[in-house]
Amino acid sequence: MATIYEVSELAGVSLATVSRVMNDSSKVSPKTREKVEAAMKELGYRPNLIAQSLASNRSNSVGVLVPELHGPFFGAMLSALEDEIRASGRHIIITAGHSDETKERESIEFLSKRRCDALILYVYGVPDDFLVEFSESSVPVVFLNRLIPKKANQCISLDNELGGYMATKSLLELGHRELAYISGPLWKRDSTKRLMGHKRALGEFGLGLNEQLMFEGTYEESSGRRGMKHLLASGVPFSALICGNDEMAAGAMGAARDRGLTIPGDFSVIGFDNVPFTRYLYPELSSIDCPIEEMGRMAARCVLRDAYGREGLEIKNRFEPTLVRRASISSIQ
Amino acid sequence: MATIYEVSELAGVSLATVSRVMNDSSKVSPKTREKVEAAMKELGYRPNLIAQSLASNRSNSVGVLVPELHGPFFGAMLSALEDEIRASGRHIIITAGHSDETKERESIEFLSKRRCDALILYVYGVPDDFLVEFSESSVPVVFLNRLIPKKANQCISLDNELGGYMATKSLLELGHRELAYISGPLWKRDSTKRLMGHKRALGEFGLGLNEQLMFEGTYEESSGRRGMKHLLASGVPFSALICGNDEMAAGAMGAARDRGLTIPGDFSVIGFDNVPFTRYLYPELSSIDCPIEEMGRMAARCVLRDAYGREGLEIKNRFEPTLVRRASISSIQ
DNA sequence: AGATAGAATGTAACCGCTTACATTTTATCT
DNA sequence: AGATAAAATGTAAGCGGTTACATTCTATCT
Repeated sequence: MATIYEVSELAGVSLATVSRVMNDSSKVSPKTREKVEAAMKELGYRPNLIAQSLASNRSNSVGVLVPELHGPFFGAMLSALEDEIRASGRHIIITAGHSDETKERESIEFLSKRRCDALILYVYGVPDDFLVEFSESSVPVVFLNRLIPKKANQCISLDNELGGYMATKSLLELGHRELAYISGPLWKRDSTKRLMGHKRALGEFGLGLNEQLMFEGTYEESSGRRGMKHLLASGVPFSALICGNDEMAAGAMGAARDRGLTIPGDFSVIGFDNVPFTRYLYPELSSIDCPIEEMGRMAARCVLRDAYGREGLEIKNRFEPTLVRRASISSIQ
Repeated sequence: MATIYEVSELAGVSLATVSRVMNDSSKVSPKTREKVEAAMKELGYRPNLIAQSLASNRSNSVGVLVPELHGPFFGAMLSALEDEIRASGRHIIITAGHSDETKERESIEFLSKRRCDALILYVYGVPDDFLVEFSESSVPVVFLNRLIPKKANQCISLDNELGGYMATKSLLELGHRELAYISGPLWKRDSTKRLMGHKRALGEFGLGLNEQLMFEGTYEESSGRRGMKHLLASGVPFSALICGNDEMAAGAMGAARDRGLTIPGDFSVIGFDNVPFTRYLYPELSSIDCPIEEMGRMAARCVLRDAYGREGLEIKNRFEPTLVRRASISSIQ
């Protein structure tokens, strides 16, 4: 690979001039620029961005830590995020933390060594105080889907409580009173918040949570299946089911169908996240939509503002879910 | 951030010794190592991997170019790939080429400037000769889901033709003779190969492709819907439908249901890729399974062998699909 | 022609770390 | 105690590019 030294020799100019041609077009005469560019072309010169990063103390990379690379949720967010960062001439370095505290800490350490210009963290395992302390360093940090009060303007989050409230209220307004609930893992705060919203809506209708109609799942399809079986085995009747995410809803629907039950004939179902496959299910699944692409985009904008000094960007920190009604819910019979 | 100079001063040793402690444990006495490690700890030293990369002429990063970051297919592959690379102490730099030649070329250029130790390319737009030439450079390249004859041992590919053959033959063996086919975009060679397998299976039963029962889609759900409508509008009867991927199959199923048709009652359906949501559909979709996680893992191993000199790795270059039978196909009535 | 100011270009020291070769220390043998 | 070899450590020159400050060139004015 040709280096800047070879380009400077061939063009008959100094290293600094070659560097200026590459980075700053204002202080180079057109004639000199032509000579340099011709030399670059002849040599097939490709700048070494590693050297550039070291010399300029800027890596032009953004570290992104997400829970998983697979699954229907994170891909869309990463895609939107990557597009925005890439459009600004930078790239992202992605790593997965698997929602595990130790792995998340390793990942953060890893990205830190990598001297990313900024970090976007979507983490569950590590506590707030660690994150607050970490974000006091000189590297800008953006927290995705997490609200840390002391760092509110570095957080891009969804009002999960409102989503749980909306899901529940929509069913209550359709006349349902016996509501079953399959939550995500309750150590994850988005699960807890969604459940809180559920309880708030129940409260508004003078109802309380029936523990027998409640099952804690893992956000995976199989736990939705297990939840359905658990709920049916309880013998307590319910006319609607709220699931903490769509994958569990799909599992629950499958388990119900295995028992000869129909949706929404026997009971209505509503999921959470509105991932693409909600449209493919039969009946099509109603769901609480999270604007995850928009949130990813917004995280990218935070980074452009904080690490790269971009001005005039409108940044929204708090997102609200919306209810997407499909065929899986109906009025109570 | 503390540097190696500060550590060396505090520990009272040379830079080289600090570097040796970090990288090579064999030529440092235990006493000296302790001193250095204590100094590192006191200073909260984190090595700058950018400087390390420049000095060692090795970035410990692998560039990965995929068509998309979103969608059910690529996430699982990326996840498996990242796990394997990460386990070896390296990381991946991911970028999306959107199956567009220009964007793919930009991405390859970008990753090249980044001085990744190796590249894993999952590309559709750029031609073989460009890829062959590019792979002659000193940077090892692995091609995912693409078979380039001159570079066979750098390719990790799936026998798409066999997948198309298997999908079709399974239906023929169930007695179906009028088969409809919704292909992916035919400029993509995996679509073309799948169609070729379809034709081969038809041929074995003395049948030919009925152009009226053929629709070229885009691999997206909406094109599956359009394809279904097109096929039904043709008025030519068919007892089974083969789709070039699962998303189109889901769309086709939805469109059929909109017309009051049932699956497999009115016709059987089989998809391709066996993505997770195939299990959530009703009826559950039969599909041709691609071991994409295994392929991603294998690409990672190719890189470990070619770029990092790992020996003794068993590497498989050619993968075969398998048929996953579910409720969406049945014998002809 | 000479003076002045701004534009353009060059020089040299880094950036944080690696590593080949040189030097010192240590352990062992006689 | 002296010699020898291996282990341990140090020195110095990069790696490819950036940039502050110095120098040269160019354009304009008198």
